[in-house]
Amino acid sequence: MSQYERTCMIRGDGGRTIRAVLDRICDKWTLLIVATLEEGRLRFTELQRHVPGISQRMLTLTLRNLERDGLVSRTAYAEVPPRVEYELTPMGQSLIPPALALAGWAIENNARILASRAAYGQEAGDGERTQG
Amino acid sequence: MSQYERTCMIRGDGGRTIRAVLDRICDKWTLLIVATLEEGRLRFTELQRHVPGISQRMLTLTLRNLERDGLVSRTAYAEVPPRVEYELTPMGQSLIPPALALAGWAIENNARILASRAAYGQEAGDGERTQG
DNA sequence: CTGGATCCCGAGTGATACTG
DNA sequence: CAGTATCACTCGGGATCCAG
Repeated sequence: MSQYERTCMIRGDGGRTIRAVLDRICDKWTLLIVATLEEGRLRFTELQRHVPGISQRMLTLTLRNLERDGLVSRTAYAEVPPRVEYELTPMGQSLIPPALALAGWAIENNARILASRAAYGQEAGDGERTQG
Repeated sequence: MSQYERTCMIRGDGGRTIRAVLDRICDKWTLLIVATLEEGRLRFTELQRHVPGISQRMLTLTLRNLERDGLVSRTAYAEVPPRVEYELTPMGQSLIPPALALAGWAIENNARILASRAAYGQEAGDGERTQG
């Protein structure tokens, strides 16, 4: 694949493609829920326990969006008390590998980014940023 | 790599790892700018032309963050009129492959997601969602 | 147990005007 | 040309309360 074709995959028609993914996975909880559900089918409360810090409201909203987009399937059992189970669809599972690629990049580069961030603006001297 | 290790890469310490990346790339313009800069070193105005719809303000802000994180290098030439060039650092370039993995996923699944979204809530009948 | 409804706040973003 | 400053607005997301 040429570099031109590669950047086109991202830049595409003005970036609509990449923005489509980002709009879907970039909220605060989606990827965490998907990763959690890869471990297996879980109930609402179980999910809430496995994703520390998520509120009831956000868990509901995120699951609804995932269900709506076909990444997660929801099964409600007509019981008392209610029981609802969530699991990844095949399409949901297919999101894991690219997500892992990102996570791997994060692990490899996070320290360097933090270092760069700490150093930014600290370069005392005559110029604050690179001079050509 | 076992499934447990895989999900741990994402879920990690409560998801801090994956959130670190997302916080960095999930804004509206970062990935588009990175992809555009992969084509080569560009000036401010050139970048603005290559990224349709971005405002001067957001281009500046996004570039500052990328520079601060060490993903983009900025070179200012002491000329009149001013000339400033931006290019990816090696770390910035290393973000392209995982970004492409995501873009590829988007291309492959976007149609299915839109279909699922269109169908959601339209399943007329006795139950609105899956019954167990 | 599984949510829905409501209120509120801050972050991200766009528009616009100004500057060295 | 390459920014900076300010305002206004939207929207994600947390807290809280209510319901089947």
